[in-house]
Amino acid sequence: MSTFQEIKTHEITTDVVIFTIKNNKLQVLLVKRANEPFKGRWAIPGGFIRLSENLDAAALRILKEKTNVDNIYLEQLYTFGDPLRYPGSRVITCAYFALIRSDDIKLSVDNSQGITEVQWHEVYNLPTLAYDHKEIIEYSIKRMRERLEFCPIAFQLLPEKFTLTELQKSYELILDMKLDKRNFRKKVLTGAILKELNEYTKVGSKRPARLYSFDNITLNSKRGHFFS
Amino acid sequence: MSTFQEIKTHEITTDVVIFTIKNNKLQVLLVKRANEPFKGRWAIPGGFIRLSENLDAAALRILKEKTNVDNIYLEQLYTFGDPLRYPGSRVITCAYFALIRSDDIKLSVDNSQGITEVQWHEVYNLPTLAYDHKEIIEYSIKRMRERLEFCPIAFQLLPEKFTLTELQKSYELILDMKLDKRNFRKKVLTGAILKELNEYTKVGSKRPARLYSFDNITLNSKRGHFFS
DNA sequence: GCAAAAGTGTTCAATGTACACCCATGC
DNA sequence: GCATGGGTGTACATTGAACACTTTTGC
Repeated sequence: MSTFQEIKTHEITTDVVIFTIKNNKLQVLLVKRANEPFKGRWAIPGGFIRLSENLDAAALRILKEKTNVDNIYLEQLYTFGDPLRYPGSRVITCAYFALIRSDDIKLSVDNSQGITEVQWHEVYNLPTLAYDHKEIIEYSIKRMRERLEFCPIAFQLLPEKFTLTELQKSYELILDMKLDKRNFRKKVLTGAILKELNEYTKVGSKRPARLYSFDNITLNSKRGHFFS
Repeated sequence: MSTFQEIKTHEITTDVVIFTIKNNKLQVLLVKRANEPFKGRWAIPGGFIRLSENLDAAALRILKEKTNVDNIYLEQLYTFGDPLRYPGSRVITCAYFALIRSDDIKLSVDNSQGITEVQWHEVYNLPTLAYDHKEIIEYSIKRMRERLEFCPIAFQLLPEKFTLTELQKSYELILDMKLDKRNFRKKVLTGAILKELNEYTKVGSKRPARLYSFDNITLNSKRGHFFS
């Protein structure tokens, strides 16, 4: 083991900032650390990259371990490698961010090395975080906002069928600002990525709203443009 | 050493795609490998990240070793980590790209482990490259073009004082397309990043052109906007 | 005086922004 | 019938794109 200590240079991990919309808030998944350093602090879920998996696969695995979700939007964010970011050793982390739908997710703490809790936290009201994870989350919010200007990733936060008001709300939560209803609808409808359904919300106590879904065919043909 | 082989998981390097404009072409710096794998092939300059340096510093060091230049535009590009990208071991690379001025650069081969040559190559006419370096260069061209739409990074390729025609030419080389002279000038001049000098080119055999420089004060105040 | 590059404005189309009222439903 | 959120269109400003001629210099 001392041989290892002497020879090793770095460790490399992946941390995944997982966003969802829940209770009408933009939330991020955090895990509570069981051990030092930062025992008891909340952190972004992460883990070591296995020899046989590429970086995307490692991020997906971590996502799946915590949420049991796949088929989501996942994007490499940035690699953080300050020598002092990780007390006691040199750990470089390749950070990802993911957007998932909040319906039918059960968080799992099992199988988790050194984690006592897994929980959603409001993005705009975070606890003190371990390591440089605050910086990583801030950077991922910034990136998510940039993406939103050009591509419809907010869909990834919504259930399969959604109203335009719900879609607008998700944009507003991410951008943290109010948008104009008519301009918003004009923009997303001219984008030709929405499929208008002949279904309506089965009412609360007001006028039913038309449901839309994500047009996968159009989306895939535009993927090079939107997601590359 | 066998202990090392058994325990180690990954190695992490930085590769730096260094662009310049030289002979009226967009060029990229490549090194020729002396050893297997890919002996004799051209590759992007790179190297292992030292324990005490952060990622930007490692990229800067590699840049300086090859070109003896600092004070340049340098941006983290993407981290490439396919398990098969590096024959025989698992090497993850955090790629950067840099833009440098081509004047007063002498390339250095000395101090170079495993390198027999260092040379500029035309971006649009590259030799076969080692590893996944072709992919990395393509990705960096794409990123550089994206940046160019919003911020004036092409300055970084030019000498301190330059004409608008030279600036336009650098945009055209990066974007690989012709631009309209009047529209181009309108755009860069309204940007308020150029300082108009009372100096002119000391003529070849035509009308002298006004020189401009990069307005560092304005630039720094806009850095958050342009470069963050 | 002519070749060669520098310099200069206007028109049009498209896009983004501001803004207010009627509609369908549940109670 | 009224409260609640759903749905709709127009006018204006800003931005990007197309486009051609005059000016200054060296020879």
